[in-house]
Amino acid sequence: MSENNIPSTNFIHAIIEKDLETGKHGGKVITRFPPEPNGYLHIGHAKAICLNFSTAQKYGGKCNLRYDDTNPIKEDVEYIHSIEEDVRWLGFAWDKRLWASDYFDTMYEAAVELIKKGKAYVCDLSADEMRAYRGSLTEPGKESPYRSRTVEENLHLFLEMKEGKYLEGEKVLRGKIDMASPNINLRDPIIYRIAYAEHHNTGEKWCIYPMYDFAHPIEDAIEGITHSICTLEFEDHRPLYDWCLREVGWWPNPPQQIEFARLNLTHTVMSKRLLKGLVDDGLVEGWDDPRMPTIAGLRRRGYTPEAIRDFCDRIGVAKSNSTVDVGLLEYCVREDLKDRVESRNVVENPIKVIITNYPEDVIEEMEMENNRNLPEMGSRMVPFGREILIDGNDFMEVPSKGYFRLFPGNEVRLKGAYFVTCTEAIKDENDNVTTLLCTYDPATKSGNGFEGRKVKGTIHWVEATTALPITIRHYDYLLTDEESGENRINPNSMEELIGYGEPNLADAQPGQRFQFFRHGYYIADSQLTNDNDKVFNRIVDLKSSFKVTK
RNA sequence: UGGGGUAUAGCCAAGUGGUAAGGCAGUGGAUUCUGAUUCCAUCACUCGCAGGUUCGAAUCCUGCUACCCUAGCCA
Repeated sequence: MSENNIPSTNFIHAIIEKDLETGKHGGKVITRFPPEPNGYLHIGHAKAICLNFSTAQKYGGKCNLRYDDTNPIKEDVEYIHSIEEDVRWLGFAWDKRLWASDYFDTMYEAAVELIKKGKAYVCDLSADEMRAYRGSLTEPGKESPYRSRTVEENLHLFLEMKEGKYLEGEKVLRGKIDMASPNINLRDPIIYRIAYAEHHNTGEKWCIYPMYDFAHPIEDAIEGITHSICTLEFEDHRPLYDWCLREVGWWPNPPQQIEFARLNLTHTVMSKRLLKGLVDDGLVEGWDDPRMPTIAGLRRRGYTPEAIRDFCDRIGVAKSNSTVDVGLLEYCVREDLKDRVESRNVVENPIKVIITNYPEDVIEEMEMENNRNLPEMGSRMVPFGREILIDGNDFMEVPSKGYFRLFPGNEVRLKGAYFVTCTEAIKDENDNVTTLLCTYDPATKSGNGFEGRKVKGTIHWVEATTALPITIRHYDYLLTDEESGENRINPNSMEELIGYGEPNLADAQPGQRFQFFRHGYYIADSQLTNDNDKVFNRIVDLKSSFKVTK
């Protein structure tokens, strides 16, 4: 499971290993990933997915994919396609699609069981009244006047609720626990509410739906989940989770809820509400916009599932709230991509270079290695001629200290070609450098073993007459500030610029990744690329760029 | 103001009474036809704070502090 040498272990593994030793769950490990189908998955979900699926794998168990569809008003099957695509893309598989709603019958029977045991009652308080009766953080609640209804009356009323005899909000079923509990979740929590809504799975069969706190432990128990892993905010709900299973009493080996800290990343937001806002307000192209921290966005951005799994492995699992530096995510994708993509020459902000002593009307084919570190990836031929384009960043008219690329009088290697020396910089009326005049040394042709002299800089280039114009999209972070918030959305989070690439880039397939020489890693956009317009999305920069002052 | 959690380097994170793992970031250096990669070195006398117990404490005890969650008929 681990893609690196880091021993991937955490406090949850420790709990499981102890349970395995004591035989608590009969040596079984069954986990689950239970999304509510109400939005796209993001990198935070990836942490939960990796945790649940790989923990199950690690101990020879299994992980269920189950939709927590207990609230028909909020959910939409529209999302299940993207959820499953994303989980599958991350590299995980599940037996079959499970729905919490498939257990509605059992849940109903479990509620009846509670009523029979005197542990649940039908309450007629309105939502406002109930809030008032609940008390506050510091004050105990008051018992509902309906709390003392008889079992027979509750059974009858609950049946009528189910039969649709009451309006939404008119009645609810509540657990009878303790209105004075310091844990507000235990102050007679609502277990079933009335909702006249069409459910995607059960249609109009039900007009009462179980609440999460009641439904979830039962879903887990029915599936034989051994370890129910969820996020920290459910810590206070655990006593209720345990109460439900204990009081219903049908499962001798109830699952154990374990909480961990959800993922936060610098420079972005994980809140579904905020992400949806970006989509709805048109600030991004959609849920799969490459700037989005969604799985779909990261995929389109060019991230690999391997990189994301590696990331989830490296960040660890603990209980302290933390914000992981997005630099670690970037490291993971660089680490994965460096050994699997080919390099291509691409220049941005091009400057034309005329090699004055190179013959006109001659195009040479230069052999370029596809991956400097992996000779087995072979090489390709790239045209070279008298006029070439170099990257705007590779020339400085007045070099700063430590700059060793091109400047007047300096000699550099053109990657895969010759040494050239800049003899003159030609400027336009605005004092901008437009063309460089250089001379080349035929003796220095790449690959001929020239050792006469060394040069400190190597720059890339594309031959001017055959250069392929391309569109390069550079992405910045979603947030300019590390503290997340609505007003910090970076308005300049995408920069689109014209670049020129070597001609064979015309064959780039959508989704194909490259390292653009010196620029970082890019992917041919699967949605925007067509024969006439190649668009490449920046996945991530090279680790460090040149620092002007050293 | 009740209850529940969490505090170990710039960011994550191991560690459960025997003298602070690892990763990212950073720094210095070597190699380099990518200022990438690779390699080597370096990076917490101290674990939120203050006391205490102990031969010995990040780990145990006491008292503080900070931050997070919690008063949906959401999940």
